[in-house]
Amino acid sequence: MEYSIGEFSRLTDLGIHTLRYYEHEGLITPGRNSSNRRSYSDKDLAWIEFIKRLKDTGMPIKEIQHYAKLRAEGDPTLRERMEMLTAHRETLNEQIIQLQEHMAKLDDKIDFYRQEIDRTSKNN
Amino acid sequence: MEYSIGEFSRLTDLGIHTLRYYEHEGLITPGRNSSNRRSYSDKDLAWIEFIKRLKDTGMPIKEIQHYAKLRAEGDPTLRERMEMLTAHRETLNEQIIQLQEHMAKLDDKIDFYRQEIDRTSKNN
DNA sequence: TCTTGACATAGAGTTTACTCTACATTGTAT
DNA sequence: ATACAATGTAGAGTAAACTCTATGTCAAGA
Repeated sequence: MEYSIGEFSRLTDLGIHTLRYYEHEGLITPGRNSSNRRSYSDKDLAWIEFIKRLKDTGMPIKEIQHYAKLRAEGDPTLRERMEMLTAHRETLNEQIIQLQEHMAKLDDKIDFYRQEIDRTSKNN
Repeated sequence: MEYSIGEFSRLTDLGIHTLRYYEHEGLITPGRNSSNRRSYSDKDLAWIEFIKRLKDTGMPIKEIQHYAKLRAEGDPTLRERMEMLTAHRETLNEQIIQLQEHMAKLDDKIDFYRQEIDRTSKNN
């Protein structure tokens, strides 16, 4: 299937402006129809979902841009792309551990609040 | 102990400019000495570490600002502060789950790359 | 006394990632 | 034939969170 930018925007939950911005930054390169309108494919859809994943895990646009460039170069860059992803996997793992630590501390704080509230309600 | 802004900057790993910005935004209110220089206490240190935790878990400055305001109002706001933290705990938990999902997908992708690299190296 | 170096304020500038505006074209329904 | 909604480009504007610049003050060592 092929989609117009409006359809693709709904499918991906990304604004039309954002899609054009991503194209401008070289993240995605949809085809064009005879009237110069963008034509997005299902492959573009899978790719944009992957981009969203990279973004959601904190990869900056610049780096996704680099990955996209390698991707466009095809098979010869397979290894380099895998290395990028394994490196990113590592930072992601650290992110998760860090957040778990933060959550533990937050829980401590919440417990402390519970006790304080209890104490101040008794103390009347 | 009391610290100058320079010392406090080193202790917290936050730039001097950032500390002044945080003060400007009402996140922290250090004392002043006789020459109008900022004087940070150990309590300020604990507080800034907590601010960093909130930031690292994605809480925007505006919301930390609100929390700081309640904190300055003391005991009567204990409950409201606890509610903010429990709500934040929930979003943090969702964040972690989401990142774990992303990591699983990333691992799938990396496995796929491994196979592709293997395939293309055989195919000569 | 003179010179630093750390600190003070106010406000301008930067970075990232969008998001919007202005204006021109084009495909489709009336 | 005409209106209108979707799309096109180029470039300006926005929001968040810093980060830096200009200019001034002040305590302490040479």
